[in-house]
Amino acid sequence: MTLTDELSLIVGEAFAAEGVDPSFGEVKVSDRPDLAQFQCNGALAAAKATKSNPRALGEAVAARLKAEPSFAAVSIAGPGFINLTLTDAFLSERVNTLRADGHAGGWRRIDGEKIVIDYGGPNIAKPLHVGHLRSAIIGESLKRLLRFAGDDVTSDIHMGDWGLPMGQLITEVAREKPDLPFFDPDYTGAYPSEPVVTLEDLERLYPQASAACKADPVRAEEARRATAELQSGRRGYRALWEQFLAVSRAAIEREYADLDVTFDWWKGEADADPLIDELAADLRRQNLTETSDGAEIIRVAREGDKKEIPPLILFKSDGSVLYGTTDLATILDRKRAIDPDRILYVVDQRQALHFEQVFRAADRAGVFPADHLEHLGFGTMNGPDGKPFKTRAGGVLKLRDLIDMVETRARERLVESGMAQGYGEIEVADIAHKVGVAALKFADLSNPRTSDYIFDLDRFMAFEGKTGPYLLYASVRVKSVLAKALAAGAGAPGDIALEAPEEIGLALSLLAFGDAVRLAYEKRMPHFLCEHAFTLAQSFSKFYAACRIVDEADAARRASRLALAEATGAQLDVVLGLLGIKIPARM
RNA sequence: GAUCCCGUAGCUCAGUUGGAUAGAGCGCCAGAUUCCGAAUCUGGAGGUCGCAGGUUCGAAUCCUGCCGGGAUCGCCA
Repeated sequence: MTLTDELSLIVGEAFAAEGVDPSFGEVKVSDRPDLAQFQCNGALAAAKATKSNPRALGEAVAARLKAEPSFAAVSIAGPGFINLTLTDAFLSERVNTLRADGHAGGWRRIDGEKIVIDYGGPNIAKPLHVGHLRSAIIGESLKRLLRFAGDDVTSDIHMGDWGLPMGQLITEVAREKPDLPFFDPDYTGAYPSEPVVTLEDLERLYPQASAACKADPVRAEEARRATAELQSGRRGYRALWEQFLAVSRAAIEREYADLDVTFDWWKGEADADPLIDELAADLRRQNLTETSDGAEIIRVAREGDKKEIPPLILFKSDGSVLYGTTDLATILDRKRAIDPDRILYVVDQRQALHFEQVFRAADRAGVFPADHLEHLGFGTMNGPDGKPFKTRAGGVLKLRDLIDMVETRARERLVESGMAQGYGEIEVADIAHKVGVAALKFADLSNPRTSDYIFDLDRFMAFEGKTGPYLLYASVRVKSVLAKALAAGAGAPGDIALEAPEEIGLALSLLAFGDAVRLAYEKRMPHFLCEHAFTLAQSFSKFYAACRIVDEADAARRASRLALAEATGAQLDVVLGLLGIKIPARM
């Protein structure tokens, strides 16, 4: 239960005692910190419902609340706002409890669910680029958040390792190296065990193939045929494809590791392939499929749909499948593997219609209830022109290059500020990496998931204000103070007894963590965590600027402040961890 | 054309079911360090919440229309 939950309960009882539904007692952090710490607007809503006087109801509720020892002040303002301020003793007690809590005061749900979260979605043979950034960053954060909140989460990268691009690659290799045994349909021997293509080959061949198919219908037809043959199990194609997979995966794994993004499952579209025939047979048995323009489809439109929802195409007219079919089969695969309560997809918002089709199809087929499948769409990262991000030359920026850019800038800043003086080269490189990635991740996550945002390198790399580096700095500084206290023999952190307004402000920030976690969890929106992390860091900076800690003369006060600092450091570590941001020991 | 999203301070953006004086960061102006890390802190200026109606005691938020921008709309993923 969060602090506001607890207050809502108390205020709710007061409402109930006045004969009003206790749900009107909902308390939130005050919009007017100059007037109070918390507020309840329920009297206005309740009065509206019962056609009574809000001010009178507020007064009656407030009179009851004044008997509560935890409130230092209860007052009514305006038409009936109930303003609440807690006693310092009550707040102190709550922060002491939070400090002892293993979850830093974070909210947890009572009964966790078993959840599969699908993000990443890299494609074989294509280097990761900026378009892969958001899914990786948001997905990783949500995975950590759900686990923190008590869910049993399995992450699946869901690689794009099937479909037309694979056919295009196969035909391209066939043109370059026609003598390889993979292309001989009569060949029955063993295929080369060493990869016949390198990563560089793949990254060159893929765009080459895709351009050729676009320009030449004959080549496109060739690739379509190869795709269909691969999917129907042609032995040589399958063996070559496996080589693509192995070569690509090693590179992909490295790049995600750079972003501290990891997966429990490295499955892909191809893993669902063996289930497709069975799934299709089952759909036919239920009379859910029909033939349309040579393709086999399942209709998913419903009465009352505001817009037209096209059917999901199970098999194209040439018999091959699209990603809708593999996505459907993947749901079945996951159901069989671990039977999750829910599946989450962290995929570009532009795929919304696709997922609507898949979810409805899954529901119709009895494979999975649609209301337990969630498409967590996100907006695009745009360039300064407001259009999806491109390099100056108009190309796609590789993720690797992006990370290099932020690292380089972080290193420059580190040198400029003189902070890295005396640090070894290895540590400087490590700090630059962590600071750069923190800047990148925080900038991305601090936007609401669903909205687009503009990537502007200058702003992005600014090290002042609401940024990842500011948070790292705050965390590092907290630890520096604690280390200094230890070295100076300042004694251990002890009982927290809040006095200064900055201490109370910091306490209120710490105690708001629970609400932030719950909100982020329920909405699947990490930016609420960013918001919290920033206000917490800010509250600490104010506290730090106003209150002496290590050299505070009064031992009890010193112990209290050390404890506050310690609790802040711990919570900051937890929040940044939930965002997938690593903190250097110093910077 | 249909459906959906967006339009809030000079810039980039928040704003949970309708509530008090619409917030933050950057930028700008003015300050703060004999003292624990100034990548910091304090104060200030800056807004017809795209436009016009409507509902309401009360609207950035809900409804209608319009203007402007974006996304999507069966055999790519």
